[in-house]
Amino acid sequence: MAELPKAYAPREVEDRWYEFWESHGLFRATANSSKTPYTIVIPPPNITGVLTMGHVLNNTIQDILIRWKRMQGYEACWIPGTDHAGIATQNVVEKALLQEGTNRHQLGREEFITRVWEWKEEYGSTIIKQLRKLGASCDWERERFTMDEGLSNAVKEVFVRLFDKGLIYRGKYIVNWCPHHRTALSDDEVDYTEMQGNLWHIRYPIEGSKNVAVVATTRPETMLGDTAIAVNPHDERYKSLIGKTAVLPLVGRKLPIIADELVDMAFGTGMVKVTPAHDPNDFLMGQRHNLQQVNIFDEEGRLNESVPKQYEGLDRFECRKRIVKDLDAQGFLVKVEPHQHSVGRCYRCNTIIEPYLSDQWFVKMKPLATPALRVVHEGIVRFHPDRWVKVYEHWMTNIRDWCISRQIWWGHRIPVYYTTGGNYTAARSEDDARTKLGVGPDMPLRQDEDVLDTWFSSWLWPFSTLGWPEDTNDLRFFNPTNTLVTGPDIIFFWVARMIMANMEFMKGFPRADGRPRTKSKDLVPFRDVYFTSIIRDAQGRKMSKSLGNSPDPLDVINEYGADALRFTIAYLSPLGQDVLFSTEKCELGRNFANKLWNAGRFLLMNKAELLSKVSDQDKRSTRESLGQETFGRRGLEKNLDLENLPEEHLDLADRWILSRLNHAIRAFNDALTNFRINESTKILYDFVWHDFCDWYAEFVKTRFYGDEPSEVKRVVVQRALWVYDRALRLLHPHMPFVTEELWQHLSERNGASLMRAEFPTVDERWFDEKTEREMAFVQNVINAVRNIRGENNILPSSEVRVHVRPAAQHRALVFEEYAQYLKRLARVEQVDFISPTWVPKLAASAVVNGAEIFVPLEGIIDVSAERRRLEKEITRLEQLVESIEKKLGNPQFVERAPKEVVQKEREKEENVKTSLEKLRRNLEQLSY
RNA sequence: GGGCGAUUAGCUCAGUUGGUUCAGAGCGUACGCUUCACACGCGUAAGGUCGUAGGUUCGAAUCCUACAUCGCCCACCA
Repeated sequence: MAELPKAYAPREVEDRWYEFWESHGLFRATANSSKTPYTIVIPPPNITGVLTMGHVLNNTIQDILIRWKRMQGYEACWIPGTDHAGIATQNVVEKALLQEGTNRHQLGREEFITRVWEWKEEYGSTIIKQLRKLGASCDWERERFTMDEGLSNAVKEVFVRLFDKGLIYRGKYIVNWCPHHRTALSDDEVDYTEMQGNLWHIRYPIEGSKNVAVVATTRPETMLGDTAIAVNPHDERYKSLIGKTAVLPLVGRKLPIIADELVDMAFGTGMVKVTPAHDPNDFLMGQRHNLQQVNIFDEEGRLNESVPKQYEGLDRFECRKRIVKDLDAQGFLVKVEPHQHSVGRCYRCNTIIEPYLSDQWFVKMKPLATPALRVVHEGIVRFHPDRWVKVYEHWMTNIRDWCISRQIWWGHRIPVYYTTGGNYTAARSEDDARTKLGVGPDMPLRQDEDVLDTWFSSWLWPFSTLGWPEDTNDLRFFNPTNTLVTGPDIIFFWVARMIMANMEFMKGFPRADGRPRTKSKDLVPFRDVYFTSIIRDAQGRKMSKSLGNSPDPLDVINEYGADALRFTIAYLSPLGQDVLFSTEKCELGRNFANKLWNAGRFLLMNKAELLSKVSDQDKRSTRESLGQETFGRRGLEKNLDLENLPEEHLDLADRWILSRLNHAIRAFNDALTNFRINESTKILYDFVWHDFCDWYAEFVKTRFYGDEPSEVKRVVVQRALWVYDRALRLLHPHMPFVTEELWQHLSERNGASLMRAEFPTVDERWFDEKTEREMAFVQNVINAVRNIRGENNILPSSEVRVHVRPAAQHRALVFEEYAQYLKRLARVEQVDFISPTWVPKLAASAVVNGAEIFVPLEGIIDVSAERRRLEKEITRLEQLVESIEKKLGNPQFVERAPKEVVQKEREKEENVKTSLEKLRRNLEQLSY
């Protein structure tokens, strides 16, 4: 066995093990195994994406869960894949085309699509490769893409089914229009930003009246599309005007003055211009009052032919200036007020969106939402943290129809076919469409030009990736999946819609046992949804490209190691809170990996030393004290097997670490079961660092370097290795690389991997309260001596003597048993017992659980430092006594608090008082 | 306008049902250590009236109410 380097070097380890795992098929999951399935579908990253810290967090959590369950014996399946990301991808490729001096219109649709596919082949798997660096144990043979053949079929199938059911319809609606992309956007794809704008007050003459109507608007150019003026029906100021006719300045169109509840009397003048083609509210009023809809823009936001000649062809913002100027010149402009309002922008290109009237496809959401609302309400799908349930319920009960058509080229083309006569239907193929439309092969059919919203393929992800609409074993076995890990920002885009889709389309589909699915728990796409934190920088700002505050995870991995990054990010992310991340924080994970590494190195050195001794003895051909069955190196190797915990020669430290280990296992499983990821990391950190390294390893040293027989030493090392082996297993989901590397060094594994080793289970036998109490006492004694040493500036290299006076309840034996520990851990050369009355002079002292400890200071230090230390401790205890006496002096407390609490308080009082007396006496002695 | 979250040591945060010598950890700081795994380390220490004001209770960092500050989500914004 090669000797381990002094510090853990992740770069030399990580890729090697990842290749090992992958080439040995350890990520693979199979349907219909005898195991219980545990499935996670990855939130498919965009093919345009590169790995961000957000992905790191998200995928680390998924990997922790999947590795944990895999080791626990589940058929753990993590399905990876990517999303075609319609608008985003089209953007990227169009930019590339611009560089080449061409554009998509010159190329034509077919050629453009070819170019996007080429781009996808070259760059589309960047993020997938990066996930491997992180250690993600996805089943790569299952990798899917939202536009691959199978998923495209699923999309078509879903569209046709919804269409045939009457849940997909086509209609003229006001949509959010991006003039740059020339496409409609769903409400969720619009970002609102506060902007300083103006409120222009415009005067509209009224026919047959000297009165005028003054309206206020933030978008004066839209007046060209006005077809009415509206006031609130309860507005006394304007009641007389209702039914009259106003004249539209600059255009001359006659506008009826109507009354509608939508008008807010308090805003502006209380009179509103109505532009049904260019404002969502006006559109509604237009429908109620049968108003004309005048569309004044073209697809790029320029004024079209329906406006007066002088404005035609102008850009919308250019036109705004002209209109304001002209109104002013002709005396129609009353005033201009600065006005702060929020403006919708395209989430991709930041262009100000224009409410625009156009033909679009919609999904009726209400029927789909009802069951999906119920399963979350009833807890069949659970959210973590559960406060998102409220947000979900609010959105789902007020759900609006989903605009699914996009006027771009990259995406799933809408499977609707039109005859020349204007009949149409949705169909799986053109032939299918002819049948449904009842037309022969002579009739030319035209397919709809639009493509579907990207989310129309991703909402099918939990079942389309498993083969739907085909009836596959995979689909029967792995759906419903178990846990979804995603950001709360896509709860509506994605999470809600997946619940709706899975429930709708998996209805009646066979379960693993072949029976049709009817119950909610078989129909939901997943049972638990974990909403991850948002990663921010150290100043609390969102990570973003433009701020340049987002570290490249690959750089971080290169510098600190993947395990360090994984552990740190998991450590920092409490459920439901934001994470403030900075690269330097990875020192936490790196240091911890190194600590773990060195603990292993230490044990392996002990093991090697044992082995070398055996070799010596071999030469002498003796069986000396190595145990009956151990002859030579091979025998010892075999005897150091880590499968079975050796239970002979157990001392306090052994019983203690086994108790701690089992507590850690239980707490760890508990934490992960409840999605308290950061708590799970703290449990591991504390167990490994503070229990195992700080204490147990030191206890092992006392026995290993002490004068125990070889046989005992062997057992001590073997047991320590066994405990360490369990720690590696516990840590593997969080830190797969370093644990695998170490685990392989512990013993000959013959091709086995820690990835598939059994996860530790709790063994109740080892829970041992008494041992933990006794060990706490030993630790306190050691701490007390260390404290005296530290406060009195005693050099670590110089050993001290210690006098001990056990309290009445202590067995003196306890001290004799643990004297060796005290000697090593507090650097004490000799421990001796003193009579009940003798108080050493010039000695530092402490009282631990009633036992008195004296460290003679003669010749070592001045007394004043020790006096200060004692006085401080005395003050602390005095305050404690005071608060206890106050409590016990309160008759209400004694009467009403539970008896145990009162009893404990009394005991505490007594103990503290005795300690105080002793300390005071010791202080007095010191003063002589 | 409606809803949600946060506020604990200089910084970043734990603290699960109210009660164990409960006010904790990591980082940072100070002091001392190259002690036979680890200086990416070891030991010791300093540092907080748990945002404010009330309330419930024998007892509140923890439960309730109001307020303040910061942040997020939804709706509206002519």
